[in-house]
Amino acid sequence: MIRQKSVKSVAQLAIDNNLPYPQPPMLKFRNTLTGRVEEFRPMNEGEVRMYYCGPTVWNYGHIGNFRSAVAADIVRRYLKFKGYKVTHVMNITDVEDRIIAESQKAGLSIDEYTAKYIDALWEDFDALGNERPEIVPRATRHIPEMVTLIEKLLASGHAYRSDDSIYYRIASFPEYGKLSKINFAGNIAGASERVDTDKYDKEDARDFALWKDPASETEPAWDASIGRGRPGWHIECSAMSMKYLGETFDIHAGGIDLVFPHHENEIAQSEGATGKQFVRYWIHFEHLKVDGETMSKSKGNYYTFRDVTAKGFSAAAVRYFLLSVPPNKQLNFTFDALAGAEKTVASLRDFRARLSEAKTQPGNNEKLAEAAARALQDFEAGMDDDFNTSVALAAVHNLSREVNTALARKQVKADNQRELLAVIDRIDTVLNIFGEQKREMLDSEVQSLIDERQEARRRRDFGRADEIRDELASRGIILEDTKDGVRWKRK
RNA sequence: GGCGGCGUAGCCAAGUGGUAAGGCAGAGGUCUGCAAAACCUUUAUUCAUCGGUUCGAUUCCGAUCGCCGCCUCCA
Repeated sequence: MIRQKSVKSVAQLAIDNNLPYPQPPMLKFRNTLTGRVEEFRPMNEGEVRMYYCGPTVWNYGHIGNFRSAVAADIVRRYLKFKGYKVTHVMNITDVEDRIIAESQKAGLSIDEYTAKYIDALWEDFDALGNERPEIVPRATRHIPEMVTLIEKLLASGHAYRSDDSIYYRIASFPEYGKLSKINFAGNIAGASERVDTDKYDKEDARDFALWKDPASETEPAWDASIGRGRPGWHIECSAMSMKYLGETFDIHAGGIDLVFPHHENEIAQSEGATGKQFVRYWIHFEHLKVDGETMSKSKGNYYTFRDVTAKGFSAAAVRYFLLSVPPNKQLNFTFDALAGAEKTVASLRDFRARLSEAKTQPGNNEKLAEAAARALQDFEAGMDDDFNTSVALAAVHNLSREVNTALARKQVKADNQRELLAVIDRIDTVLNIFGEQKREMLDSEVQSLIDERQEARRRRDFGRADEIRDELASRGIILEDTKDGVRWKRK
């Protein structure tokens, strides 16, 4: 009990001090729009509509992309944990400058070019244990919705034509900048040299493209009432999010780099067109660094998810590592830390397996019943506090230690076993790190070797016993001798 | 140049105005035929540096150094 310094949950404090139990524990998180940590109250009771700015499928996703994707998955899973019905929309940007350039270079249509990376995206998504969002709209399949939105903006004076392209008139939207809180007066001086203001014929350098005139005959373009062209990046998210979630919805999430200009522009477009608040809560995920530095190809520290698993790390370890720090904190990726995550995940899974396999006697050990309840409370208190996954994981580790001790002392009763597994599985609906709980059968040859080894041990023929243990180890089967007999597991 | 975030043990890190969660690695131990696993003990008088406020600061303020992000359709 010396280690009993775990962070007490609000609920536990209430119980300890005989205060009314706070009903129910309320989820709070930082809303970029207000800059404050706020209690989350969805528009419709019991229901959350959220949008996450998904990937641009011009290449394989890197570990930074997937940190965001895992963070979004944690958010959606935790909302479900809290009892909300979640409608989660994640767009796929499949038309954009790089895609056009790369597909033309390869002599492929946009669809042909992006198909490979969309398939890869889902493979990586599944490997990382992310749930698939309810709706995954593709930009190229929503051109008419974008055109309609642009028509509205043109009609209301929020957009204008110039050189066959259409731009958003930022001067028409006085609230522009309310999300990013950018001070336009102050930053022009130093940054202006980086902006090529002469490149386009815009009323204001800040105005951005809604609809682009194709540069050449061969460039992919769509015929529309507003002219032949292709959509700007920002308009797709406004059009698709409002189509599936309504003109005002609860949560919009994405990487922190999207705050400006992407999300700022989405607000301008959407609120300009509807006159209503677009999004009530904005959540932004911080970036991943590698070895303390920006991840970039030129620094040689750029890794796709596939690069990492190709080095022998499991997807589960990557997921654990990516979610081990609250999503609004920068996280430093190192292979040492990933190796640590690998071991941590293995030991947590082993813990659950041992608990599940334990042969228990009927009854209920009160201390363990309390430990189970406390773990769940601490987990929830951590997650409620701006998705503090570090605190939530500490609750899991504390439980693991306590229960491991009890298992070794045979203090886990049948009721405890059932309840503890239920708690772990409930927590894992959010974390999804414990993995599949299937127990495979050993083939008969391996089983007979294990039997032979037990017989050898009884004869105290340890030479033969160790020989068999080494042989099985070379086949990837690890043996553990316990008081209840031999336990085996995959390497 | 403007704006924002961060610097906590070998590594990844949480956190708070009252004396440092958790994981990995390391050391010692229990258990074991030996292992493995698990558990126990141990590992930051200290939270980049220097000042200030305070009874008290890692936590607030200021300065300095370093890192990261945005200000260019990059998660």
